[in-house]
Order: sequence, then C-alpha cells, then structure tokens
Amino acid sequence: MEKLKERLARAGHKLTGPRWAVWQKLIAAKQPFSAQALYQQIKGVNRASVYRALHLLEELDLVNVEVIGQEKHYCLAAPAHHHIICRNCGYLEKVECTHDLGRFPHFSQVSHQLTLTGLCPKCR
Amino acid sequence: MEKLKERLARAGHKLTGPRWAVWQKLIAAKQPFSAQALYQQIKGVNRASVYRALHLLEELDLVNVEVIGQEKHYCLAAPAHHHIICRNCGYLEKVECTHDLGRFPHFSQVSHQLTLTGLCPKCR
DNA sequence: CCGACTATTGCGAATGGTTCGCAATTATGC
DNA sequence: GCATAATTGCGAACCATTCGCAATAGTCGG
Repeated sequence: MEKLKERLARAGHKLTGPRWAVWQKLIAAKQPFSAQALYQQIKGVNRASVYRALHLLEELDLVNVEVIGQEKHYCLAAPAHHHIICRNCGYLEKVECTHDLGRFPHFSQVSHQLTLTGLCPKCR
Repeated sequence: MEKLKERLARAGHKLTGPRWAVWQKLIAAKQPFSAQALYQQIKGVNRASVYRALHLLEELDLVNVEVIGQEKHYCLAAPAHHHIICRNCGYLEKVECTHDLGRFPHFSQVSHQLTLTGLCPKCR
C-alpha cells in the first residue's frame, strides 16, 4: 500500500478509494482483466474512474496492457512477463520475459508488450 | 497477386475487388495503418468490407496487427518485424524480429505480436 | 485540528471504431 | 454460360471508452 501511495505521490497524484480498489483487484487477479470486467467486479466505483485509474497505473508503469480480441486487458507489471493465449478457447499461460530492452540505444524509457497466440493442447 | 489468390483459395475464399484493394494499400504502406485510414484511402470499397478483408488477412497470417493508441493498425506480416514507437510524437521505426517461437512446444501454430514504445531522440 | 487549494470523482451523455443482418452482387467450378 | 456459395454494400446498432462539469475528498501549511 505504501508502495503505491509513494509511487503516486512522486508523480503528484493522490491515493484515492477508486485507485486503491482497482489496484487490489489487479493484485488478486490471476490473469489479465478488461476494464469492463474490473468495473463490474468493483462496487461503488464509477466506470469512468476505473478507466482513469487504469490509465494512470499504466502511465506509471505499474500495470501492463494486453490486447485480447477487441479489448485491452490489464495486469500487474511486475514481475515482467507475457502471455500465450489460445486463439480458440482463450486458455492462457504466463510466459517469462526474456527481452533485452537495451537494444534500442536511441530510444529512452523503452517498454514493451508481447502477446503470443496459438492453439493450446486441447484445441490443437 | 497469384500468391494472394492461391492463399485465399487454399482457405476456401475468393480473390475479390475489395480484398485486392486492401492488399495493395498494405503493400504500398511504409508503416502500419488503421482500418479507418485504409478505408479513407480506398475509394469504392465499403467500410465493412475493409474490416472484413483485414480480419481475413489477419486470420491467414498475411498481415500483422499492432495496437497503437486505441486503434488497431495493420501491416504486411512478411518480412517478420516489429515496431518501436515514440510515446510522445508517434515516430516509428522498424525492428527486426528475433523471436524463437519454437519455445512453446505445447501450443501449435504460434504467432506473436510485439510492440515497443519509448521516447525517440527528439522527444527524450 | 482547520481551512484552502487541487486533484479526483460521479454522472450521463456523446463519441467513434467496429460489427450486424440481409438483399443484391460476384467469383468460381462444372 | 449456369448454378451455387461466398462476398459486398448499406445503414443501423453496438459497446467500449471518453468528455465536461459540478460536487467531493486528499493533502499541506498554519
């Protein structure tokens, strides 16, 4: 909790109820969730606030974004990882990250998003 | 042209005007374009048909999808490559692909999408 | 602890990219 | 050519996301 509060304060933001609620949901999540899904799971927080919280967390590199189907999905950024998703049934596994972002010397503050898709054992 | 026609036929699809038009635009494109942008550049083809063509080409692994901002952008799948995009000004560079998709033996037909973002030399 | 100053929220409507349903059209194999 | 199935065009519908603004809530100095 202090970690989040400090990180927000450092960037000139406050730790508020909606932000905390979103953060908690993401910590509990075992897989990426869409903004919609998060909104439905969090009672008492407005839809727009969920989106705003997610955008902020993304900006601070606290969450990762992954596009699954037409929707953006969100999950904690740490530990660095990606997902491999079954195109047929949506089954999803974590994949450890092995990228070397130092390869791009002329860009600074490089971050990345990798999504793998395929057919899982059941659907192959 | 034959290449595209054969590929479509193999999957039980026809080579039609709209599909050809979209394909040509993508070949000419030096960078990924959104469906909207492609639609605006292609006269005489309905919006829905552009979307349908893109979905089909994506399904056949002939084009790659990249999410930039809120929109999906499309570009030719070959040669395999990715992009690094400036978060501030949108400047974009190609990055050669160095992924080994054989790492996932339990999934079949694995494909992937990597997007790098950072601050370009001008914006850093 | 109090007030003031900002950041933030909630709300409901608007936005805008994408998809749908269906009749009319077109490519393909025989 | 013809039959047949795939595909298109159209315009409305969808639905995730964003906007504008008044009301609210953190935070910081005193």
